[in-house]
Parts: sequence; structure tokens; C-alpha cells
Amino acid sequence: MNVKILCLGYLSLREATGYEIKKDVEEGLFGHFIEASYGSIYPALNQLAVDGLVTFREEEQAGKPDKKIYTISPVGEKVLRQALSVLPAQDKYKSEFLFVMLLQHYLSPEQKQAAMEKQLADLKSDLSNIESCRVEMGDNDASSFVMGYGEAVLKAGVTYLEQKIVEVAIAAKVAAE
Amino acid sequence: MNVKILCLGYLSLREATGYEIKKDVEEGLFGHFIEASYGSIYPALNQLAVDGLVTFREEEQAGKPDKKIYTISPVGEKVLRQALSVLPAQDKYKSEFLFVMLLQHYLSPEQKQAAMEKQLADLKSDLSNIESCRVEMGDNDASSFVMGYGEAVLKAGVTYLEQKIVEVAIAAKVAAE
DNA sequence: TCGATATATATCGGACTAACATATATCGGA
DNA sequence: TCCGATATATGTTAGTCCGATATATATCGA
Repeated sequence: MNVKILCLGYLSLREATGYEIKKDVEEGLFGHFIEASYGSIYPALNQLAVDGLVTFREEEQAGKPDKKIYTISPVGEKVLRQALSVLPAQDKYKSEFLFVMLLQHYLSPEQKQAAMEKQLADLKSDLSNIESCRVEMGDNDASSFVMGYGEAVLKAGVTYLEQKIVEVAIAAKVAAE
Repeated sequence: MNVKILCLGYLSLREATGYEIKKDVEEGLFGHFIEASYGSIYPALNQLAVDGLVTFREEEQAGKPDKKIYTISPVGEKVLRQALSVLPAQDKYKSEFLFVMLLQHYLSPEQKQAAMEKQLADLKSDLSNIESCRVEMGDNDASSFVMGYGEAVLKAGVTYLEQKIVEVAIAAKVAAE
């Protein structure tokens, strides 16, 4: 799945600027399972417009820069539908945290604890992001499924980590005696 | 974290060929939280050798192609230690599955069910991969932490999905009546 | 008032992936 | 027995994508 399909998918829910798509991919509903940068979103939108899969209107704004508000076209919807009909590829998960934990013999106890606490904070931040999304938007079937999945997985990580942090603290205390 | 540090990290555990690193990143212990392709691993190893962070010896094999067995150097370990001392970046998670589920109004009930079952199979395959790793390797602190984390998260996904699949099946039955 | 943050678009070097190319051996099924 | 698939092993290349930077302005808090 590439950034073009991502943009088409987003625009099938609501019309938007490139900036708004990026923001939602960072903080919003798409946040916990999609990544995309300006360097891929803006070229993708330009190409989609050239190919006739989206249209856009420019809105001049006093003070702020002009907006390009993109809307999906009927052809765009057809292409999107076709892309979605393919079975989704396997999830991709990359974790520097687990990498450093696997090589923890290079870390001091303090570094190890700091890494675990950062990971815990990251997970909790993702969770509270999802909570805000729940509040902001009407709880339809599709979005509640996606948010529920994210919550289930993130909470499992939090539970595991919190337990391990306690275990490490106890082990450190015992070692100090 | 780039592929060079990944290779250094792997080689800090055992000496290996590029092929073996790739294999372990696909199927082994690193599998569920790291991605890397030949197109990044081989150039990375070449560059590491040029920079003196690894050494290698070539082994001729009857029938099979020659092996280049890489070993981390003391300088390489120093660079690795330094890279690991930085707090790890946030996890990256990409899921086409959640993307299509968010846009499920474009899917037929059959397509939706097929997507959920594929996701479930993918999760279970990852889980059984971790199980095999547990059997294969001595259960040291570091690897058992990483495997435990993976299991906790994957199992949460399985539980959530299995429940939702049942719910969808019931809803379909009710709708048919 | 001055730096930080937000709105908004765009580009570019470099990192990385997916697919292909090359060479050989082995193993299972038609 | 032969043929395709799989495994071992290294490497290249086209194209995608990220992270950082550039540009311009407005607002908000210290």
C-alpha cells in the first residue's frame, strides 16, 4: 500500500489539504497504524491530480498561505475500491526498543530502565491519542473496530511493561542488599 | 536506527553471513520487530568492512556459492555501544489491515471476513515463530523479555480479532433471518 | 519583544524495499 | 526420470519514502 492509496482513502472520508492529511496521520485516527511524510504526501497529491483521481480548488487565505483542498473523483473511488479488494499485506512492525532490549548487556541498569520507561510513555501517549479520537468522532462500526484493535494491543504492551519494570526494580533492590 | 547498526547488533551475538542475517530477520528472533532486505544488508556489510567495524573471512563451499562470514571488530562494538546508549525512537507500526477495515464500507461481507481471517492467520504465524525461537535458544533474560513482549502484544490482537469474527458472524446470521 | 508553535506548500539527498540476476544443489511429485 | 520448487549465497537497480530544510506569515505566551 502506497501513499497514493492512503490519500485516496483519506479523501474518501472527507475532503482535505495535504497538511490536514499529514496532521491526521500523525495525531489522528490514522496515527497509530500509518506513517507518511510531507515528502511523500505532496508529490502523491500532485500526481493524483494529474491522473484525474482527485480534483482540487485553491482557497486564498488572508495571512496564511493558500490552501489546496483536494476531493476524490469518481475514477479515484474506482481505483481505491480496486486497491482495497486485494487482501491486505502483513503488518509491519519496527521497534528500536526491542532491539536495544535484546542487546541489553551493553546497557547500564539506568539506561535499561530509562528505555523501558520511554517505551511505556510512548504506548500511553498512543493510547490517550486513541481516547481523544473516540471523543471527537461519532462511534461508527469501522472506526470503533480500528480504535478497539489499537487499544487492545497497546494495553497488552503497557501491562507487560509495567510488570517487567516492577520485576527489574525488585531485582535491583535484592542485588543491592 | 539503520541497517548498519542492525548488522552490528546481530554480529555482536554471533558471527554470520549476510544471508543468515536476512533469514533471521525474516523468520528468527528478530523477525517480529525488524525489517531489512538484501538490498540494504549487503551494502551495509560492505561499508562496515570498509570502515573497519567488521572483518570477514571467505569460505569456499563445494557446490554452494562462497560464504563471507562477518565478525564484529572492537571498533564496531564501540560504535554499537554508543548507538545503543541513545534512547530508542518510537515504535513504527504500519497496518494495511486496519486501513482497509477503516474503509470497510467499500468491502463486501466476504471480503471483510477474508481480511480478518488473513490477519488472524498472520498473527498466529508470528506467534508460532516466537514459540520455535523459545525452543531453539537458551532462555536468557534479554531474549525472553523480547519474546514475552511479542507474545503479549500478538495474543491481545488474536483475542480481539477472534471475538470480532464471532460478532460479525452472529450479525450476519441475524441479518439473514 | 522574541522565540515557539501553528498553518500551508514544496523540494531534495539519502535510506530502504521489492524485484530481479546469477549460480548450484537437493528434494519431492508427476 | 525430469521438472519445478526450495534452499544456499551474493549482489544490483528502479523506484518509493523519510527526514530535514526552505519559505512565508500569524498568533500566543513568557
